[in-house]
Amino acid sequence: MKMPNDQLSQHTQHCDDCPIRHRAVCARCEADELEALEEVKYYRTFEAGQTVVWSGDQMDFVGSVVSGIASLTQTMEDGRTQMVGLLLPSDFVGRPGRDAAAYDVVATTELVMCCFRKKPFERMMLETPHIAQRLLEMTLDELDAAREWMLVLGRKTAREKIASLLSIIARRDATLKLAGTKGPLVFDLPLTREAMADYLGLTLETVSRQMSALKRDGVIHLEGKRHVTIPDLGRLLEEAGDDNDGGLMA
Amino acid sequence: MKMPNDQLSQHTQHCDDCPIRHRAVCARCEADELEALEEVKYYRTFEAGQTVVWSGDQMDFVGSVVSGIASLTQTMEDGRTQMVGLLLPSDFVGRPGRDAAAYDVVATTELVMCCFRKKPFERMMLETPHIAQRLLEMTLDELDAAREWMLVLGRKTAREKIASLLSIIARRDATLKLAGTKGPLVFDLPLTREAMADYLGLTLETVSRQMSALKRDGVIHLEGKRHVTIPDLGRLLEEAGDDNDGGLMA
DNA sequence: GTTCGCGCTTGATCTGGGTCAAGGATACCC
DNA sequence: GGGTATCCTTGACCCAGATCAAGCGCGAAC
Repeated sequence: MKMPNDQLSQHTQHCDDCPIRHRAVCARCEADELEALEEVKYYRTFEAGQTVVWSGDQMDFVGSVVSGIASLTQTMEDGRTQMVGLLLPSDFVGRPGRDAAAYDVVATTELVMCCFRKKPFERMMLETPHIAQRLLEMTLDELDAAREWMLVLGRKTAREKIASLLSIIARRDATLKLAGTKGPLVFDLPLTREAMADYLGLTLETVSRQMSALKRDGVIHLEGKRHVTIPDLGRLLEEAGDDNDGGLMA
Repeated sequence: MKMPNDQLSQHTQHCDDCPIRHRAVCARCEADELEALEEVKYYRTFEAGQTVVWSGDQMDFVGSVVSGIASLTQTMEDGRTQMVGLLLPSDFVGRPGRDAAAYDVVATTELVMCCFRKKPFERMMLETPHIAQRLLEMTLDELDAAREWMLVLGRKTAREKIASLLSIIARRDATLKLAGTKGPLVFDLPLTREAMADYLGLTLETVSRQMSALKRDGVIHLEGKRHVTIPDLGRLLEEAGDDNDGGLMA
């Protein structure tokens, strides 16, 4: 558990250039509002495996994922852990109006975050309806995603759980790349088998077995342990048990 | 599935008198803002078992639970169902900016709701930061509760799940009654064994068995099937696997 | 009263996924 | 090259909770 590499970025890039600008909290902001945000903004980078904050710790910023993936995790005293959110680029981290983090936030891959100092951000939220409104919208989306995931955790079989996770990653990945929706989807799994298990309420052995089974049945192709090809997204969605939409994202 | 008894209430009571006024969406509203809400407000009552809206149906209002309990439920094509939220008095129903309901909303007990016509409510939200801010706060609370529940669904044993549910109901019930925190908690379960199972990702048989086990072990007392006494909340929380806080509410 | 129906309990048995344990495949470092 | 650490796979066995099935308790309708 090393903690270097977490210094403020020097080349304070401007919001306008930000790749996730139009999907993040500031999506609706006017030029002058962006300018104000600029004042309290800074970038931080984390390497894979680094912890951004521990549950219960003071958190003096909020922010958005710019690139990479972070996960929110809850742990019981006896060590059982459950991932409760997967934060992809443009997702928001932190809760205005609360000082302590409610979950462990961990960089699952190399991670770049755009942070805002919490106090001034909270003040801005009261004065800038655009921010509060956008944040409400994003929070409602996350709530839907969390509820979708409750169905996965409560009622789906191991195979369906894996298929659900793969389809979420595949789809989010596809929209990020703005790739044409046609043709096989290809991506690298950003999660270890253990992280997948933590997200799905399974053990890593079961994840491994079901991945092998989906591969054997031709639902996915695997090259190495992480490189995945989905020849037929419809088939995968069927396996996930929700023929239609495949779910939102946390 | 009968649908009567769902007419607009005649005695349009004023918000000031509303028992949940200070905890609901309008908690922060000034007198003039309340007055404006008054214009688009109406009450609806539902009897136990009635469906408020079906998933996918048009929903032309948003609102708050005034009394009784409603549940949000998701169903898979093959009939597996998962309750994804339990709405208690003051909780908000509906999503501004979306027309179709995302879940089945069902009155679990007799239910009174304070509804606002959606279109004007959405307009007010843009003009009245107090409403958007309060709604954001409530949505963040619900998101926390949903994530808390993901841990329950993903990692807890049947016994822990039951204990978790009972402690949530007990605590929410206690705060509603403003009862002193000391002494045994007493309440009537507002859910059938089947509804409990749907919330916990279990079968009703398992729920029944674990209720019997908790009774046998003196963690709870049962009088009839629904009347519950918690002699020692600390003990119950221990059984739930979270010694400290027992969780938030959806 | 009797009968019906619904919500619940309890027992017997089955099974999906957990647990324990033994390797295999890469990648990195010396 | 060999050593070793990390991540993953696969097998053998077990158990918590699902499934199948029978019956109880109690209120409502007659």
